[in-house]
Amino acid sequence: MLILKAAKAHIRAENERLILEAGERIFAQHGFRGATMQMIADQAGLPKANLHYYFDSKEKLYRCVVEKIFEIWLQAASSFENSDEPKEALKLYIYEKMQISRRHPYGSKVWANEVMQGAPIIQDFLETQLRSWTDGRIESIQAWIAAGKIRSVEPRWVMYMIWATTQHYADFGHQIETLNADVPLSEAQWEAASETVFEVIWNGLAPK
Amino acid sequence: MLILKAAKAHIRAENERLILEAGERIFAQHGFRGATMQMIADQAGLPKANLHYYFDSKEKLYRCVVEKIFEIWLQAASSFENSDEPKEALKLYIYEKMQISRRHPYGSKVWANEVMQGAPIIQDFLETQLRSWTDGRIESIQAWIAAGKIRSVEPRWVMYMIWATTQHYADFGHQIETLNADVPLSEAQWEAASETVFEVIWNGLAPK
DNA sequence: AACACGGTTGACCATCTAGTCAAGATTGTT
DNA sequence: AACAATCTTGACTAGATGGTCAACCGTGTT
Repeated sequence: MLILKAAKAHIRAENERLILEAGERIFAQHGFRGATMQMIADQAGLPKANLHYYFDSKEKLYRCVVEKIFEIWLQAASSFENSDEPKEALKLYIYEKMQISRRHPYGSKVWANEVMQGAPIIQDFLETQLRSWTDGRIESIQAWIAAGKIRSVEPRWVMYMIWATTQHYADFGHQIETLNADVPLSEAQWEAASETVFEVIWNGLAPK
Repeated sequence: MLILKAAKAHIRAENERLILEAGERIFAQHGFRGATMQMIADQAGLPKANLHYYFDSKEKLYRCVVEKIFEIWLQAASSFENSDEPKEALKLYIYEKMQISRRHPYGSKVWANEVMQGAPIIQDFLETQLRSWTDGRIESIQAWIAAGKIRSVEPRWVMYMIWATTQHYADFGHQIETLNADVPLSEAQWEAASETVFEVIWNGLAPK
């Protein structure tokens, strides 16, 4: 009976969650080809064959992981819209992105890996969703310039600065930790780093 | 006779160069485990067995590639010392790093890959050379702050901003190109991007 | 011309890995 | 209790890959 499928849906949901979480971690640490289904299985605490029961192939699992990450980013992107004032909008967005780097470092790394390899799996995302989202943001920034609320700068380079600086704290987290005497950044350091990133960018953009 | 070794030294030098160059490219595009010796051999135009003649193992080849990249970066780092005035020093350093992102995108990606995976091969570099170099730079910045030449900011976060923004143009070059209508940045765009990165950071740091 | 040494290479091997499969265990329903 | 749909899992396979090796080639020296 088909009712049974629904009855056991929670088992499926829970196991898919476990596998996706493990996949995010392992793909981040080893890259697509460096990751093995066995590593992901061990991380998830399930036998390898079970992974193939829920996800047809390694590639499909990977794609699911990447899509999940992209969702989180798009969501954060809305911070950008929450204010008309550039200072407030930028502050919200930068803090939100720093928070994501802190809370989802693995996701950020998977994305970085994928893009560095030429986006073999999610090129379509870049060309559709990311492109249209970026175009929208660029318009916002243009409007701020036109209104004299920030200096005249090419919006693209500013977007890239924000992405780069915030994601750096996830992607290069290991390097940052090493340079921090092998200790992870404290709560206060995260706060200070976020503040500095925002302050420098804002002062850099504010009209004289 | 040992004289023969010298006589054929140019063959060795040339082939090692070919292999290192091919390795940089392939490791950048596929990560350490994703890259295969066969791919590198094809890229270098040599049979695979030849690679093992010049480099004992895949790991040793990889290490050589990473060390070569680190050398280039350390060299660029000297720009930082070429002036006592922060505006000039920062401008030189940022432009130099942008230039490296443009000229050596593969090297930058290999480094990013390595660090993202927790620096399994070059952790010692991070703990020795990178740490001491960074400490030196932090002192320079502290001195600028003490002299009232820039605002009071935690030097670390500023260093990371510079690294992040400049390396982004190499590591995320594919994304940038996609968002640039699938066309590589032009000469003028590289210049504009470098200028914007410098201007925003400098205005962000300059005393009010 | 003969030699010696470094360089070149195809064939080979042990190991690893994505994916398969069929038998068995669970679970909710009747 | 009997059942059917779903989930679980150890054992297996085909193919890929890092590394080896022994025979061979080229070149400068005597």
